[in-house]
Amino acid sequence: MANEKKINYVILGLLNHEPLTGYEIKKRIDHSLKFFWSGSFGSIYPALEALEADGCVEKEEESSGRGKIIYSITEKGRALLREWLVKPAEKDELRYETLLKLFFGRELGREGILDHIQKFEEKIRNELLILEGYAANLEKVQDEEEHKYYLLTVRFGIETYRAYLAWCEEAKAVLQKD
Amino acid sequence: MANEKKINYVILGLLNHEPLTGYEIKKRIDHSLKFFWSGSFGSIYPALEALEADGCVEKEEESSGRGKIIYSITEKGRALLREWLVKPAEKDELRYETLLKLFFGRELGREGILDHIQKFEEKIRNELLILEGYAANLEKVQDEEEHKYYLLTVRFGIETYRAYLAWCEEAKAVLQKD
DNA sequence: TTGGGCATGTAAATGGTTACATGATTTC
DNA sequence: GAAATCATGTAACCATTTACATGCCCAA
Repeated sequence: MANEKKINYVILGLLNHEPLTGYEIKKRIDHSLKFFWSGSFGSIYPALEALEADGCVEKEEESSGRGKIIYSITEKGRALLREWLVKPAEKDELRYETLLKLFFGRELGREGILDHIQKFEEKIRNELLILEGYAANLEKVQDEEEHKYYLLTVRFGIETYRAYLAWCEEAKAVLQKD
Repeated sequence: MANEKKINYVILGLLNHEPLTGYEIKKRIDHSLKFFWSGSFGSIYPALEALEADGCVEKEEESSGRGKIIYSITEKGRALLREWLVKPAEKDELRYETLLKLFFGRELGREGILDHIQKFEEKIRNELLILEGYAANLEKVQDEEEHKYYLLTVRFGIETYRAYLAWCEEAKAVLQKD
């Protein structure tokens, strides 16, 4: 029921693997999902509250220590997650400011565009290293069924980034031959 | 000056090439920028008004016919565009619901995930054909300096999509061997 | 003559981020 | 004992989309 906020499914999907605090959910998003998704505290905490009111997640307040609030998924939540999972993906969106600047590149000129490509390349190179690290780990530790799927998303990132880097070389070559 | 709405720069960038109506701007976005950017009438028309009030664009109302409003860029607008172009890109964002579902794939299972990959592959295959058509055209007609930059963005799309398709094959193979 | 594309616009809702506030705990 | 990180939360803002309203022009 309810609305279409994707953050709800992100949360349910993560909790379906293990109980987590809001803070930990944010960390999972920033590390494991970073390549293809994002989410802020400002959306996570309210969503957790709404999901709990809906009976899709349960909270358990730690009595000792810092009093962390640990959420876990309920049967109802799992059903909602499944319902969403079977539906076709409705939006695969790429929004690259770098490409926008490149498209209007004539006004900026060759040098400026080469700068943008340079920065883009560096960023991608760094992120590729991280992804390759993830992949190496996941290939080593294949103890959970989940890992197969995690690895597939990481492989997607790796192959995409390698294509980006190949394009960078091509683009630099095109621009440098006057 | 003013705000950071990217739609402003999209409009200025397009108008920097040729005068256009709001409707035509929308078409350019949906065709030429589609792969890496989007924008709706609900953002274009108000932005045009604001840009005009700011003196960044000028409008000319067609007296005959339908009374179209044709916008062109001013020197001030071009300066604003340039100012933005030199700044480093701040956000290159990819948000793929397909990958999100894939990440949580264990709950859906092999068959369901293969369906998602299948649909994704078909969509990419279609869009790749379109991009290859663009590239062929741009390679043939190299009469404007702009074309070099347009072609680079198209090449980016083509190489990315080819990597996606290669990944699809790999993913299907991984999932099909039990 | 009717349906599709051209053309302009607006109001409301959306889904989200940013920035802030607060404080506990761990680590150097 | 200072700094970094853990941890929860909220209010204000944000760019943008969606859905709607309106009407013209052209081709089959």
